[in-house]
Amino acid sequence: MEQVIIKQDKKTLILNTTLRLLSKNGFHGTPISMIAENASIGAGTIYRYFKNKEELINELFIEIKKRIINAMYEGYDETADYETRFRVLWVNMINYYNDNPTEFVFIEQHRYAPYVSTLTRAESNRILSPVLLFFLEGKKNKYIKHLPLYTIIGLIYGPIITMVKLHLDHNKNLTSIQINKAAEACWDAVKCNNK
Amino acid sequence: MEQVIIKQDKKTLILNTTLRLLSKNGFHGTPISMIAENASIGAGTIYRYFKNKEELINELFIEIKKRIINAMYEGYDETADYETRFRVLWVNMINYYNDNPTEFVFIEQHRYAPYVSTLTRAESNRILSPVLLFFLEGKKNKYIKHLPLYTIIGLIYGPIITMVKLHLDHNKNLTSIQINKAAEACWDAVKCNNK
DNA sequence: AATAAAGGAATGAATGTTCATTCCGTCTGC
DNA sequence: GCAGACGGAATGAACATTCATTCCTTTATT
Repeated sequence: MEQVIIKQDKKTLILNTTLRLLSKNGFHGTPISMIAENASIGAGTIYRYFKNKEELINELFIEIKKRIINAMYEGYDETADYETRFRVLWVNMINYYNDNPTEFVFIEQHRYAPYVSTLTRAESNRILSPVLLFFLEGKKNKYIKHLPLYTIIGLIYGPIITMVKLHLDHNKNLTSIQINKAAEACWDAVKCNNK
Repeated sequence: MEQVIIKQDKKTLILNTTLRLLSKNGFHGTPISMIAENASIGAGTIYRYFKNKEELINELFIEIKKRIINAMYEGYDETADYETRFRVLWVNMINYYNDNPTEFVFIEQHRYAPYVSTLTRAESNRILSPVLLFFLEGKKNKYIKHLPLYTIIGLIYGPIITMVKLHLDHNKNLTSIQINKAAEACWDAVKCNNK
């Protein structure tokens, strides 16, 4: 039993170290040896926990996707009206990215990377599905405009990505005032006018 | 004189081949040897035109940024009203990405890549500056909401990126109806209501 | 005009480096 | 004292880059 716990700890250590280094240096800028050194373990040890480098990344990818979705639903009240729920989700997500830049950079860097497997991408979509359902609900009930799903995602998710990227790149932090104003503008983009 | 022309042609050949391969395989998936083979030239030849692989990428990056900005201003009428000009720019840009997926993928893949130098990024900002001025003009004259510049860019540029990515990833093409509706929604996000 | 010499361009095999991964000797907890 | 965990040197593949050589175009010479 204790072994399992120790194992878990070491695995987590590897994952955390990998996340930190990958976000800074990218996939090919972080050799296994570097991960090992930074985690103060032997290079070979990593292969006790992960079949190879790709699998390590893929596992990390799924792990972080889960954390993001979790964070999004913090304080989410199913019974609230649509716009309120929208804003909770939107603000939670941008806050999470803003507060966890390593995870943001990692997810963005690897979303379309060739070594993120089809399997991982499928799993990642599965994790995302409650959010998609939320959009479909809004369309059906005419809370939001009648637009193709991808357009809606683009209008809502696109600004989050770009805003966080810009601020990261310029070493600035998003303030909650900025975030709330942006959430409002985003809502203006998708809200249904003829309701 | 003829030498110069031949030189240019070969350089262009290398750049085009590199773009095609990089978009498909990414930086580390396309060895110099592969570029050489696909361009039907010797590997060493590439080093006659570019100091090293990084410089090749950097030059390509700037070249493509220029093409994009050029495409944006196609049919742009300086005397038209603000919303009209906004829509021309927006639609031109998303159309360009939609029609030139290799260039889109390349730019997106490399925007934050570590081997894209600070210099390249500065140059790329310089190329972008007319667009920034356009936003400032809109803010000053209250055509668009009073929001921080990065928020505005996020609201306008973010959806373009995300929409194109989604459609590319699912092998679909954006229709002009979709594009125009999205442009409208985007305008709803940033337009000033109390004017 | 024909031929030769020069010089730049192109080549791709050779080199040296950088990794991912493996392997085996050592250590640890029971 | 042994079974599994660990470390890190060893291995070999992949790659960027170099450079001695060849090829081709231009220029000079007769």
